[in-house]
Amino acid sequence: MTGAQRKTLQDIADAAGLSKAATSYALRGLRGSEATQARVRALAEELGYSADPIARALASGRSGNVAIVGSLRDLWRQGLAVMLSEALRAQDLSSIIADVDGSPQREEEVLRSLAAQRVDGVIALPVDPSASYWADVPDQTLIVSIGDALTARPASESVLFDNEYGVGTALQHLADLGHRTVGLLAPTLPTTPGRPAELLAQSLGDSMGLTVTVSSSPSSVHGAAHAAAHLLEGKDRPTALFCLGDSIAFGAYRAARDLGLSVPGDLSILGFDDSELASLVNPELTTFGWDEQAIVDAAVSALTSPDGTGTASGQVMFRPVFIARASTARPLTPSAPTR
Amino acid sequence: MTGAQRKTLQDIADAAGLSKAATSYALRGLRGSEATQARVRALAEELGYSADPIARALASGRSGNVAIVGSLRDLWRQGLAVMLSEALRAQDLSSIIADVDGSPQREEEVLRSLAAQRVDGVIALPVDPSASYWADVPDQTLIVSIGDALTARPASESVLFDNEYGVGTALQHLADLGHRTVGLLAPTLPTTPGRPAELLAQSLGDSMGLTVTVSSSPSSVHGAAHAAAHLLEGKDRPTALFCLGDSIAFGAYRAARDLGLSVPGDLSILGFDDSELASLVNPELTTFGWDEQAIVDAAVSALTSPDGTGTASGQVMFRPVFIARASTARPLTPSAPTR
DNA sequence: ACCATCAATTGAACCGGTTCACACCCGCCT
DNA sequence: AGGCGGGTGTGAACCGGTTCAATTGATGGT
Repeated sequence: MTGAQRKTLQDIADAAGLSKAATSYALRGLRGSEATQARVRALAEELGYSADPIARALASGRSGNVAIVGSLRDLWRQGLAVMLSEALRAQDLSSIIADVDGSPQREEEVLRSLAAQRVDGVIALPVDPSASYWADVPDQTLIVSIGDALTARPASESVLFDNEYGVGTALQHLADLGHRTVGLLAPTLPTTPGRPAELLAQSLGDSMGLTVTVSSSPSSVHGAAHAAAHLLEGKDRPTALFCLGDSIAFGAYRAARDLGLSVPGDLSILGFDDSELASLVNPELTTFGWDEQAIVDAAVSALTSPDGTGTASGQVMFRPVFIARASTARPLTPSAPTR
Repeated sequence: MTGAQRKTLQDIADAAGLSKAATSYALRGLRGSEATQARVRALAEELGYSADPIARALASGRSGNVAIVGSLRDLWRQGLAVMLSEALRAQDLSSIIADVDGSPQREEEVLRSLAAQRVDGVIALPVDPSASYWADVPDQTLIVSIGDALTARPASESVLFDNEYGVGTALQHLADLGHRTVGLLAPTLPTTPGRPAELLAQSLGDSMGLTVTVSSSPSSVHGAAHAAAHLLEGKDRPTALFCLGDSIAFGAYRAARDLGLSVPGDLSILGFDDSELASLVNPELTTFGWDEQAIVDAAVSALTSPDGTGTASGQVMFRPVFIARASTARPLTPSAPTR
């Protein structure tokens, strides 16, 4: 593609015998007669004109970048980030991806640096949704958070996960199978106060006659293997492990194998997120799936059509669907460890 | 962050008692006395000024976006994309991620649409490196390709994979173990003419007394399972499978399990890329690892410091390192299938 | 025939930087 | 003393759009 200067608005205006202003309006269909608009559009098409996004950004005050910020450690979120970025591209938006590696400090730092950058919006998978620094972004920057409905920042545009349903269903499933003590491995979120998901699990468990031991785990597979091993080596070894994330579940598989426990005979394992590998491990992982594309679309449309007709009140909730596979079963010995 | 208008260059100029021009030069250290520069910088710092990237972009002609284009289907490349985007962020660049889903048509289409967007550069993981459409991007847009050294576009800034070494080492490893017939599962690349990696594998195999059967596979785990099953069900079943990508290897595990073949007893499996899961599957996958961070850094620096002192001549080569784990072994029955 | 109304169109300012070409001052060389 | 050169600083143009306020012209009601 040599030479061939980029066409400017002025070129189109000249060709159409109109002023720059009229041309600009016509192209965007904001003013001018139908006939003029059509003519100008045709002309632009013919001359291969497309507005310079930068100039447009400067004049209109919106940059066309959105930041994807938050905890992007595990494979699931990584995939989500890529999907988000692609969906944004479809809207002619570019993205700035910033993994904060599970640290609220880094999250704050990134958010602060985003004020200097000029982003139109932020899609957050927050490490600490309750932190005050979320208020630090400039007023006109829209924030869409994606995350657990239990911990979400209340008055914000958000895409929520119905984890209450997920946790309830999971525990019910395990209770139905005859488990009595289950371990819950949740990803490390250093500061979230109250840890509602865990509290919920415990109270739900109680009502089903389940003893739920909560433990936190890094979401890397190896870290999770450690955390799981730790949980399994303690006294009162749980007969089932509910892992809030497939990566953690894979770590649990590893720990079980290392300890000579068979899955699901000695230990039932329940995952979350239905990663591509879930149906490949042996035994196939019972887990919860999401419609990731729908989640991504919801987040992007919340960003682009703020509070519009599409979304009811700025909040959409997604419910995970239970996918029964082969990693859960009746415990062989309901009360005591096998060996 | 209410009110508090963004500071403009004019504000700093006023505060410093200088003209806009002088201030601009001073801030970037291009002109003016040391003293003035220091004074202006201090002032900017104090007033919390940072240049508006958009205005800068318009004036300077560089947008600060780079596109990450290519085949981003598998987990490894997805991870790479996220890492690239983060590395770009560190240079104050934003990214546009476009997966072309293995299709050269989409690749061409994306590239064409990038001409309208205004990107400073493209980081490509090309589906078809030999296609002519790579020449279609505007002259001043720098392209950095990441990919197989065998198929790379010659005269381009690129980050290469020494797959010749990888393939050689892999085949040697299998030959040493006593395998005679090995299957090679390569990701589907519809149009790459010649398919050099496969040809290379066959000629290398020949020289080691190996019969190498090449077959292509989608890089999704499930697609790979099918492709592998197909290969294993034919006559002259190979005793080893070399999978060009861990995802494909996982598919092969699945196929082996479905066919009742034990790994590595009945079938040795060799992966590529050392994904996080490689050491988690059972048996642990023997594979090749990369220094992903180094690759990412090389790509980004090739983009930001074009042909500069850092890179020799615009080409950097990375060599995969062999990671022996447990998925390869001597074949139980060197010549005939077990059952 | 006359004025109000409204749509189409326009010139100019503006967004916030970068960069060009020129003015200026001071010191140094011949 | 006159001239030249290098380092500082400046006004203005420019990047390529958007948007405001004002102008023009046609329509319509009385």
